[in-house]
Amino acid sequence: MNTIRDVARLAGVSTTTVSRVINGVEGVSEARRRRVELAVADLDYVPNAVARHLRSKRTRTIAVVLSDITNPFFTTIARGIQDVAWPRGYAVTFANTDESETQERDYLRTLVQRQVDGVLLVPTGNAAEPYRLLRSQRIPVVLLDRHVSVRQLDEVRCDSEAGAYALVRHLIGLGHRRIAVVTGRRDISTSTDRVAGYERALASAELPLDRDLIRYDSFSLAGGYRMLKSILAIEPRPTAVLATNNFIAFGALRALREAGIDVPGDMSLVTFDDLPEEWHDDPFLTVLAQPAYELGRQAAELLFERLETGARGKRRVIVLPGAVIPRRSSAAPPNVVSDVTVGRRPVPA
Amino acid sequence: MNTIRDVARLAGVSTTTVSRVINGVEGVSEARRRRVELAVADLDYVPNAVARHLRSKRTRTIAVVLSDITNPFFTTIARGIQDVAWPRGYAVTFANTDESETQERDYLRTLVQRQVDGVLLVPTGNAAEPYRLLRSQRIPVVLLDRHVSVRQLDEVRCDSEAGAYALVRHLIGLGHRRIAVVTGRRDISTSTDRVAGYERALASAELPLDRDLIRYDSFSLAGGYRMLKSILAIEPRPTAVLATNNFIAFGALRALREAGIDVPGDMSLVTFDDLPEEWHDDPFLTVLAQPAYELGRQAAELLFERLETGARGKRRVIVLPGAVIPRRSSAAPPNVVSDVTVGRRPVPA
DNA sequence: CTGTTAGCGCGTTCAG
DNA sequence: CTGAACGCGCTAACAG
Repeated sequence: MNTIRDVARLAGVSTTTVSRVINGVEGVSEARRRRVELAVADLDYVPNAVARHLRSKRTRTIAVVLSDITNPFFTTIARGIQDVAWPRGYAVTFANTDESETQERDYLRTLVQRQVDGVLLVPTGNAAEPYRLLRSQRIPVVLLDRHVSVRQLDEVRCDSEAGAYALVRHLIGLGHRRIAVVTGRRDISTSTDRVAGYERALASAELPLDRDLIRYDSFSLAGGYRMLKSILAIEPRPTAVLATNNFIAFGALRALREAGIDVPGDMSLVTFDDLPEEWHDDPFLTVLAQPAYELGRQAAELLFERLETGARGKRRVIVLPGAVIPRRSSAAPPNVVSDVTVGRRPVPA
Repeated sequence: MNTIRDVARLAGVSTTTVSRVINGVEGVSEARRRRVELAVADLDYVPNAVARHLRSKRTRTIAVVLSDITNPFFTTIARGIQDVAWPRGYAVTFANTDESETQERDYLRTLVQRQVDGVLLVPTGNAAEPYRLLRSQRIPVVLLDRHVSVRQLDEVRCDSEAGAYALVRHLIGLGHRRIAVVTGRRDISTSTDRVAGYERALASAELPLDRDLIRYDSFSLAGGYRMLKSILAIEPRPTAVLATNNFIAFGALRALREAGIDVPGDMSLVTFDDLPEEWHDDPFLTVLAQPAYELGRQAAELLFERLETGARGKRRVIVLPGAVIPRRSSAAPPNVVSDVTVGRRPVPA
């Protein structure tokens, strides 16, 4: 509750001198410095950062706006960001959009009011409008994980197209020729990029493209479940499925189990996003592991670079590679399937 | 970049009137209100929250200090907190202590400087000192998950003692008589409380207490691994192990796998903390599931109650029950083990 | 090396 | 119903 004035009074100096001592500014005599330090200790003085921020026009706070902190992929990103920010004296504020553009806009507005120095954003949609405000306020933004139609912002993400390509090539290598893909909303870049990689992989093996095998829904457990249910009704049934994130994969797995489909006996399943090694003993899913921590770390580094150089410099896009980790959920297709549909295989009990 | 003054000028009114309009205060003529709103829109005016906070002495920001946001237990708590805070107009800042008391102290200090309105804290140690500062600044604190020797702060946590008791009773019910417990640091309440529950369960079944079967290390993968390694050297070997958190459990599992010990064939393993259902298809571990989201939610609610009533009212302690979820990692003990040691069982290849 | 002066942007008296 | 004046706590200019 004591202010800089109380300290000044007790130490018998001006507030300016106290300020200098506190901020380690050169040019204060040793004697006075000592007296100030004593007074600070005596009064249990704590500088008021809010007042400081008002003067300095910087809050030393960055904001992270993402879909859902509960998703380990984002959690790991969050950790990477914090590990960069705190040592530099920056606090980190988080907000969950749950993929709602309205939420996203509201949060961004609040964050502008709060004068955050920068924003790390996993964009929810593809619209340009949300960034207008940030731009007009000169608040640097780094897009994380996804990109948007606006091509002026810094981006840090994993190579979705190449990742999907690699996963599908993996399936093709195992002998699959009929592969489905289940993904999130159409207006999210990770959906479209991954579908693009999927299509390129099929083309590279001269496999036909069946639009019916491409399903868009949402990056959620429920979405994965719904899509798989409907995929199972397709004839001839695909022998493998590519899920484009971990939520979708687990929803898919649930649908498969309920339908009595054996993975990988009857159907292979591969997906984006690995769980941190701490969370699975004996992992099952073949995945494309994204370097989540590194994504967060580098996005934060990039943001701080902007903050320190006054946001100058041309746009930067950092794309990190993922890695296919083959595991038990993918195997050769059941040999019942041939080029010509013979009929539906009986579903095992 | 426009201030309230710019708006006032453009609207031809005083800053006071603008302030009133912005804050929805009664008593402004319809005409002027309209003019102000127009000016606000015209100038893209965004109120500066920092200046507001300086005046109002409230930042509408709460801080969460926890061990590691990467642990799904804490992630879920974090989500519960955010879901309460944001709708009330509060921003949430997170900091990871990694169980370091130094880190904890540093963070708390920063947070005080930043004038956060309240703190939700998963305490790292048992010392009273860290809270002195918060107390002297009249910043309300709610302890989360753990308690400390200071018995004046609000607490929200799961019933560790009862949880451990229930898990051990579960093992005893399966026929186990020699049960080990592997836990974290001795000065963290969740360690001691859970060991207490373990001891009570043994006593309730009139089983002997063997101090050698109680191991303290750290709530980490490495800790679990180390403890299990050393547990395996004990003779006669226990037939079941209680891990007191998820990190420890996975470390333990790893050690068991490396040693070629089958779970639950050779040894049963039960633990605190379940993974969110999204993260495991076909879960394996018998767990005591803690209501993590609810812990976060209620802790936040309690904190806001304090904030709104000016932190008055006597201390409150909320203890939520956990639930045993029996799964495949626990089963009857191998019948080779008897009261008298016959010799070590051969380790399966 | 040191202190005085003047705001940062806002909300809150208190007159009118 | 309206506005002038003041100050939240701090630091950047500017003198001395």
